[in-house]
Amino acid sequence: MIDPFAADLLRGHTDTIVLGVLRVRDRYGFEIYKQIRDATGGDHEIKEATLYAAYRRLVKDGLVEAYWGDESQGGRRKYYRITDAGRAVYRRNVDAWVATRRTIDSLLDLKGS
Amino acid sequence: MIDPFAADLLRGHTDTIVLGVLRVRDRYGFEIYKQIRDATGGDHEIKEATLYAAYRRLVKDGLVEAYWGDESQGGRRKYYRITDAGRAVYRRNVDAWVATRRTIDSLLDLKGS
DNA sequence: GTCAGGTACTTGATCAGATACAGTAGTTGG
DNA sequence: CCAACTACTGTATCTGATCAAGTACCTGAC
Repeated sequence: MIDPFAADLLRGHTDTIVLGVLRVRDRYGFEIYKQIRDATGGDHEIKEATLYAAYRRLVKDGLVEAYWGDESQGGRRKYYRITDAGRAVYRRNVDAWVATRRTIDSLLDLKGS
Repeated sequence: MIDPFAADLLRGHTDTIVLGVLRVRDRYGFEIYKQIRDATGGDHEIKEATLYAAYRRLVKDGLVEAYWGDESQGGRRKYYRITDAGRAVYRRNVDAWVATRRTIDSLLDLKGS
């Protein structure tokens, strides 16, 4: 962790990040968790509980569909599939992120004006 | 407002943004509010209540000092001055923001891996 | 063969930042 | 005079993130 503020800095982006992962292909919950953890080199872990809450929210909103894998042996895995609505929201949120990034950049650079 | 997610997208950056404004010179509360509102062209307003809560937090943490202006006439204005501790935290938070920006960029670009 | 540690999912309680809402008070412009 | 704006404050509420704990299964080391 770079610093303890990381949680709130990522706040609001969780759903979009999950949609971004699912955009490529279906994945099960823990797999998404590991991928995010590994992709950031441990700098910005998103906690399991946070992600599972996000999955529920995304399913409830119809942005993602859930189904149980058919692992005949081994532990159960719940897979998630992004919907068309989810893809639309993803694109919208990426645009919002780009705008937010620009806004914060400019606010942190405020000269006396 | 670009979209209703903006609030959570800025979340966690409020304190840093305020410190960034005060880094240049002392300002009173409402002035900071107006400057942020205007600087973003209305895209990302930070609500008054949010900012005044941030001022209290910053003062409590010793990152900012408050003092009443001496407007002999006209409404009262409470000014804020950044402390050395505040400047240090500001630099630290800007670094954190740069790291977070990179993290989110990479997470939103995750290819199947 | 058992025990630690990893995989995998879930739930309930709690925290903190952001906001809604309401209020106080002085100022300015038509 | 009165609406709109400046300027600050307090309280209650919402929500996403986290903590803490638990269930259950599997694998590898000893």
